Amino acid sequence: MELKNLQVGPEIYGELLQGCLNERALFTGQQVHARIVKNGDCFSRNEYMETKLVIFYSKCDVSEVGNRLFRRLRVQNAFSWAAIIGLHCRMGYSEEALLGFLEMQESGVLPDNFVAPNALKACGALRWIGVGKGVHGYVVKMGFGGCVFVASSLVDMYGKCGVLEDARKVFDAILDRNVVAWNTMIVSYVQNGISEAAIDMFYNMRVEGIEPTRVTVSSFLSASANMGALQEGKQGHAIAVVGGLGLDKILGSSIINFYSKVGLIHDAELVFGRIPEKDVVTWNLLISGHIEFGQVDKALTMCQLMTLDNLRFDSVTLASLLSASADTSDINLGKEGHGYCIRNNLESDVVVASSIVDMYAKCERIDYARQVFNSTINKDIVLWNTMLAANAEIGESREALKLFYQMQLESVLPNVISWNSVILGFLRNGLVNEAKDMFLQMRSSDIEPNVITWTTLISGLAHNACAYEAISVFAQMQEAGIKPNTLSIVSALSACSDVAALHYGRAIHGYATRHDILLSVHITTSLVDMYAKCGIIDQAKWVFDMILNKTLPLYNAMICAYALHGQALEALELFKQLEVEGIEPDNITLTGLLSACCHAKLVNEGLELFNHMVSKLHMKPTMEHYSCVINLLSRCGDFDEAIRLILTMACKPDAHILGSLLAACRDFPEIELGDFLSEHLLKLEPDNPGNYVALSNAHAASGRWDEVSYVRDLMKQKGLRKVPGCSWVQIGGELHVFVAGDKSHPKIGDIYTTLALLGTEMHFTGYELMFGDSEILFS
DNA sequence: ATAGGGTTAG
Repeated sequence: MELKNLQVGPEIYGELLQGCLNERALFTGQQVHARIVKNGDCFSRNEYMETKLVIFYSKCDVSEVGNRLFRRLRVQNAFSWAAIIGLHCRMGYSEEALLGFLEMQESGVLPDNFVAPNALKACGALRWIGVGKGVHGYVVKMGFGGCVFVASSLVDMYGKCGVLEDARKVFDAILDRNVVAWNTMIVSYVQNGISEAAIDMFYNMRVEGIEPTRVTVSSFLSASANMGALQEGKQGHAIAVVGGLGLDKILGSSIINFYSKVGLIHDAELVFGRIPEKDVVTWNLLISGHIEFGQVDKALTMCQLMTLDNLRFDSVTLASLLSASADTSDINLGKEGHGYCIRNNLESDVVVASSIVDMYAKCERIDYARQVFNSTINKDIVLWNTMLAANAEIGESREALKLFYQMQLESVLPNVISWNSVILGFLRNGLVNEAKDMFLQMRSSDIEPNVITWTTLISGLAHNACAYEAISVFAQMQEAGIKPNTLSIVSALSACSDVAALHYGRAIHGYATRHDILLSVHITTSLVDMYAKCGIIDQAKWVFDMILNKTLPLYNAMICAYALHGQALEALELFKQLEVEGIEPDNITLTGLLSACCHAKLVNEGLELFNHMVSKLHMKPTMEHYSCVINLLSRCGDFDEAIRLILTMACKPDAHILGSLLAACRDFPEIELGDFLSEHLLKLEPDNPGNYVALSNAHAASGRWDEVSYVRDLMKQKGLRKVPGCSWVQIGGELHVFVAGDKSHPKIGDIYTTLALLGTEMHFTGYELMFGDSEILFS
């Protein structure tokens, strides 16, 4: 064939250019461009060719050339405008894209349904909902509303701007919904955290017979991962396999993300191995999966393998590694990560900065945390909250409050986490009134307290001996329509235990049962504890028996319950059962058993147990264990043996142990030994109100009332006060209730009511203890 | 026109 005689016109070059464009063959296209110029003005200086060249360079993302050619155009038509606006969009210059869209209209070129999607994309990227609505109006006026491309872009724009209602309205109005339209709607729901709706959409789409694409499945998997929806996600994976959708890195990453979020790390690893081309995101997902699963070593190995694959760590890799260092308080790993960030300029990333601050704070180096915080230029809400939480955690409430005001001065509005941290800071510092005041301020602000706010308050009140307030706040939470979670129930129950508020405890038990709140191990353990401390050991046992798969904490709770009731034989029986089930006891088990023996004065059993645990089970006795055994020995009057045991201890005996001896001196009475111990006790812990109570109880028992008032004055001088509350113990067939505080006090009064409800007959033993405390004896 | 990963509160 004689090619050279053929007349080759400009339109052929246009076709060639189009071919290069389709293949994104920049180099070949440039050669075609050269030939066009060579062939002279007839070829190069016409609207068609010039436009084609702008489109070619724009599509190949050669901004500079594309823009220059565009500016030199004599006629800027809808096609070249579309190309240049699209280029701005892809380059991330959204403002320029929108400016171009406006300029296009001003110069009298009407935007068509090919430009509109780009303008909408720019609006979405900028979250400029106002301009987006303007474009929406224009599009409808021009009659492009029916175009599925334009409509999908509208859905996307509304989705990116967070206006899901409008996105859905546009979507519902599309007559011929193709898979992209469906995908866009699903993605909008996922990106706005409305996973249920996304999953719903996915099923509707399948009902309409639309075949899912990789985009569909990976979005569906994101939704499943966010919800922890095991069955749904597995189905998604299956659909991808059955549908023959190739496993590219994005779909693969979505699957890995899903499996690691639901804890199936092994499946995540399997999928990882089958992804042909992995990128840093793929690796990061598996690394964070291992970290989530507590396998930091495996994560570190993956990091090494990743570098062998010639991939570099990015800010996400480091954020994961740093959060692992924080969780394990591994400051060496954390410092290594921090160093890597400095060397690779990753510390300017706020997420990384937050991780570093959090890591140092959790490694108890708040000074380093502060330094990194101060040197971060663009502080976002999470970074402020990280620093705030670090101070709150250690009870630095002043500093937390300062940060709370400072962030507002720097125009970062506090969110619910900020408020919660300030409240926590006060509670950790024992400043109950300040915490309550902050909570009231919060309720009158436009930030709604959430379940964590309420839980923080309830648990903080309970920890600060404000049991009744804790219980009342628990009720208020329900009135506010917030469903209690495990921790709030556990805290409320522990408050009930503290003041033996049985009828509230029963109410909470009933509430949890009625509202079908999963009776978790934590809750059942707390219920056992609550019933025991309220004196209903049978009910405690009933709850205990109800649970089929008993865990160590549950056994411990029941053993401690028996200990409290002086039922040492039952406690020892449970210990046997524990051994039969092959559950290893821990320090709490031993403490419970020893204190049971102590209350029942079972000296031989107690000592035998202690020796068994230390020599056979190789447990290292704690101060509490020594305390129990010494208490047991002193109660039985074996002071010599008690002191011998104290001498074998590796560490110095604490105030508790001396207190036990002192209390025993009261009963026997050993006045000289008691005086000797008192002196030591006050030197050891001069600020512990418990010591003064023990001391004055001892004096009262030996009838030395002037000494009692001396101790009382000493306590007043030091500004120590006793916390209202109640504790009791059953000794032999008698129930001894120790009530701290005035019995006319409403809180204390309620304890009497509670005890009355138990149907127990009450009468006073006859003598008053210090500070108006009364010991009541029940039979 | 649509898709994947990381940080803060009990």
